[in-house]
Amino acid sequence: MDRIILHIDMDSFFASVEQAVNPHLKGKPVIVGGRPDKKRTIVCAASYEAKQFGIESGMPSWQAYKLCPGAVFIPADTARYLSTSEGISGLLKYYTNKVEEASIDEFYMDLSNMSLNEAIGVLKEIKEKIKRTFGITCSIGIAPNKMLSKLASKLSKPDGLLVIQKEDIPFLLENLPIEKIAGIGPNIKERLNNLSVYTCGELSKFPRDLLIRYFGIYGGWLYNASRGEDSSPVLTESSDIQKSIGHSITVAKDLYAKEEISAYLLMLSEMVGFRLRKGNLLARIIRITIRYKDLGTFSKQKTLFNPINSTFDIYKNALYLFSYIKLKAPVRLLGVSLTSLIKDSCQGILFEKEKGLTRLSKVIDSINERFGEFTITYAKTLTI
DNA sequence: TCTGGGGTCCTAGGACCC
DNA sequence: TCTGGGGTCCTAGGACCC
Repeated sequence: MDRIILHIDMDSFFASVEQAVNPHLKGKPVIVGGRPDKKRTIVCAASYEAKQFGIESGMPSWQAYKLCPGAVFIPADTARYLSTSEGISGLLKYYTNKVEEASIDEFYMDLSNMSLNEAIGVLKEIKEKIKRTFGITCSIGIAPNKMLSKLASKLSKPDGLLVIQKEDIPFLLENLPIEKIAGIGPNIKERLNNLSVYTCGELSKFPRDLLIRYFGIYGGWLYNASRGEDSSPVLTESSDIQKSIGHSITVAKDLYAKEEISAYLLMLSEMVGFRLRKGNLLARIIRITIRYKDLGTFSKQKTLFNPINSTFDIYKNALYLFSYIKLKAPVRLLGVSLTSLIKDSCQGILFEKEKGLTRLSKVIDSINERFGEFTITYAKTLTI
């Protein structure tokens, strides 16, 4: 039996939320993200009014300012977007428990237990409720699988609704540019273009084994995608442990001195450690990432004998990894990321000031100079 | 004055074990 | 005297998504 899958995608989510909360922003070009006077910041989200000036998310802020000097620049309010997202998720779960939170502003729903007409009725209701409750619009795609429902919501933006039925698929895909399919990025697009493949129709004429030879197991996925086939289920369980936690920072001014880099590594270690401890998690693999001025990026990682989550342990290992790196150029980005996460079997977490940190006082002082007051909430996990 | 930050997943080569 | 092959883990890098 054919499935009925919905993809619900908020329109310019961050910017729409800001416009809903601050009515004086309605109808104005709003840009959420870095201020144009701050170096190395980018546009996180642009309202539809801003998009008309050619502004897109990911664009450097100074460039957005050039395109539309009258735009209102607003710093991102992540907590507000998260709570709105949770509210929307709750609203969707009123209809079914088969709801997947694909990202902060995207959801899948499986309504296969309904008729198509019933499902269309539900999604009209959802659009209406989201508008009434949160003051924002969304686009909804409805199709026999996740891939096509996502394509449908994208094609219907903004504030749209598009139904793709089984019989529409061949006609729809025949002349569809391959990059419209989520999962085909700039790199794959270029490689396919080099094979004279520009549309899904052209891609579907490629033999499966040839695609696999060119693209590995990804080739199998491409083969199915070009035919509009996707059997992946709507994932409802959010009980899975997160795979990794990391923080990175692009510094406004390139770093040269090891002392400065150490200061940033401590700050990043604390940010990551705090989240690990909050989630009651321990990590087995630590990785640091460095990006040079010329954007060349590399990383160094280490698997630990004992899993860790304290700021001190994270910082110690980050420094250890860093000690193996011969800096070749000024550094513009630093990152600390922890993977291979496991649940901390010990429920009690003891927050304490660690003696070892007093030895780091010089580094902490330099952080405070740079970032203002910075508190280390060092936590040591109790082992039983 | 170029190009953020949070993630997930995949690959390829080498080490090591049996 | 020559040197297999499967399986798993580790590391580094890269593609893609929002």
